[in-house]
Order: sequence, then C-alpha cells, then structure tokens
Amino acid sequence: VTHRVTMLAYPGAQMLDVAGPLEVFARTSRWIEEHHGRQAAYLVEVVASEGGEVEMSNGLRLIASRAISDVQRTDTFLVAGGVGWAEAANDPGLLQSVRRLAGRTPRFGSVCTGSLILASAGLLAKRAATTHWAYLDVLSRIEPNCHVDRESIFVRSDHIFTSAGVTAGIDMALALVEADHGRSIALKIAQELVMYLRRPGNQAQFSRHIAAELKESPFAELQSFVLENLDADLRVAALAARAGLSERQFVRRFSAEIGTPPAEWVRTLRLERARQYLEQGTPALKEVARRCGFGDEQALRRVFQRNLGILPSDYAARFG
DNA sequence: GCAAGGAACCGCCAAA
DNA sequence: CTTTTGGCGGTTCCTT
Repeated sequence: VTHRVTMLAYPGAQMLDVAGPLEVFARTSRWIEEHHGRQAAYLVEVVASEGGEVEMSNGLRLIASRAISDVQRTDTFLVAGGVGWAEAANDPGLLQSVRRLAGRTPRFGSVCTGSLILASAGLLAKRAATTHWAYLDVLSRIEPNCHVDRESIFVRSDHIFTSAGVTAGIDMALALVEADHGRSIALKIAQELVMYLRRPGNQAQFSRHIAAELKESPFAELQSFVLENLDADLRVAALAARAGLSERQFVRRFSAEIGTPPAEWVRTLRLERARQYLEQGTPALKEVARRCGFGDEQALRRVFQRNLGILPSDYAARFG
C-alpha cells in the first residue's frame, strides 16, 4: 500500500523544512523494501504554490512535480516553513488550495513557520499547535482561537501535526512513521538518521523516540520525569529519593542499567535540549538556561564549551 | 581565571 | 557460601 506524502513549497520556503521530513519518509520506504521486500511505503512529492518552479530561501530553484491546485488527493499533506511564509499566507488563492487539500486529507501538518500558513487558512482554530520560537505570538495573533503550545517540539491535535523547527520537523515525521508502521521501525530510522547526521553525544534531540526507548528501562518512570522536568532539582539525592533507593544503590543500579551515571545522563539531556532550543531560533540564552535546568548562563556556557567546544551564542549563530 | 566549598562517583567493606 | 545493600571516604569534577 503506497502512502502519498505531499509537501507544499512556495517562494522563500525553507529547503531544510522540505528535505528533513521527506528524508525520513524516504528512508523508511527504503528500509521497508530492503527488510520486508514490500513495495515502497511512501511516495513523496513536492508541490508548488503555483506553477511548477519556486525559488527557495537558499536561492535554489526547485522544480515541483505540480501545483497544489492540481492535487486531487494525498494521504499526508505538509506545509514547509520559511521566510516566504508571510507572502504565502496573504495569497487567497493559495490559502484556498491549502484548505481544499487539507479538507480531503486524512492528516496534515506543518514544519516551523508553515503553521502560520495553516493558521491563516483557518485550519488551526480550536487546535493545539506550535511553530518556530520567534513566531509563537504571531501564531496567536493570526488565530486567537489556537491553543499555542510554547514548550513542545511538536504538537499533535487529532489529525493535525505542527512542529517547531527543522529538527522538530524530522521528529514529527518520525512520529507519523511510527503511527503508520510502528515504533520499532521509527526507532530504527531515527537511529539511522542520527548516525547520518553525525550528531555526537546522544540522540536526545529526537526526544519523543528517546522517550519510547525508555519504556524498556526499569527507570522508565524516573527518566520520563527527568525528560519532562529538566528545570527541576535533578541532583542525585533527589533522583534517588524519587526512585525509592538509597543514593549508593541508585547510582549503582542506574549506571549499570543505563550505561552512564545519573548526573552525567541528566547533564547530557539538558545540553541536548538546549541545543534544540538554540537550533529552533534563540530565545534569550538566560531563558534557554532556565528551561533546561542550568542554573544560569555561565553554567550553560561551560557545558557547551566543554562538550561541544563552542559557545552557545556561536552555536545559535551557526545552527539556529 | 582563581580559591574554596559542594556534588558526584566509585572502590571498599561490613552487615543483611 | 553467594548476592544485595548502604555507609564511608578519597578523588575528581563542578559551582560559586
């Protein structure tokens, strides 16, 4: 059974928003063909706001398979983000097409500022959604009835998926794959991507999938708590108490099970979360530090410097 | 970038 | 006799 994924591009759309999720679907397809001998699971296509050719935000001229107005049906419809979102959101014809296609698609969503286009089309009323950091307020302005989630990397509201940034778009695509083909395949693809992207350290940027992996661990509950409360007191004594073990025993068991001692594990997750925030556009470093549980900016800076050899501000400038 | 105090980690050991 | 537990203290790393 072929599942069609349609990605909308428009002038000034962000190429990575298109490429990231499509990469996930493409890899999943290939993996399933190789391991199950089945026909490709996903057929991906990029459609243009109009005509067949759009200039992306990086200057690349992308030739789309067709215009969105020509698409009769698809199974998953995604809208990319990018600097051109505002023009796209002011194009009544395009919004009409977006509404029409979303209306006849089992599920649809957006990456980054693509949410603003969905909102402009009136598709996010009474929905939970998110978008790029810097545009959360714009989102509530466009659609006052949208429940804007300011914390999440990506948000699902029934059949509508919105995500915060490029890496979040990948994360969201993985969630769609998980819904279609199950957790184990989604995890495999996530791992493959992590290797492909050569992200050192760990895979925590795919937060949801790490969370899935945690289900296997005897410390699952504790780990989910940590994942969801990175700004809480997560010193060893506190964690041990939460786990109902003596400190000594906790450190011993945790290290044996997880492979890293608790404090280090927490620090790694905090760093990874901070990277996510910086990659999705930078709120004040102070705010990043607070949300991730680093006491202050200095602590954040030290951990970055030591683990990545780069300052947070430089990291944001380079990847954000 | 430094000193001083604190937290984390882990080997060791005795008790359960 | 083996395994698990948890206190102790030294070293290292981190925070202030």
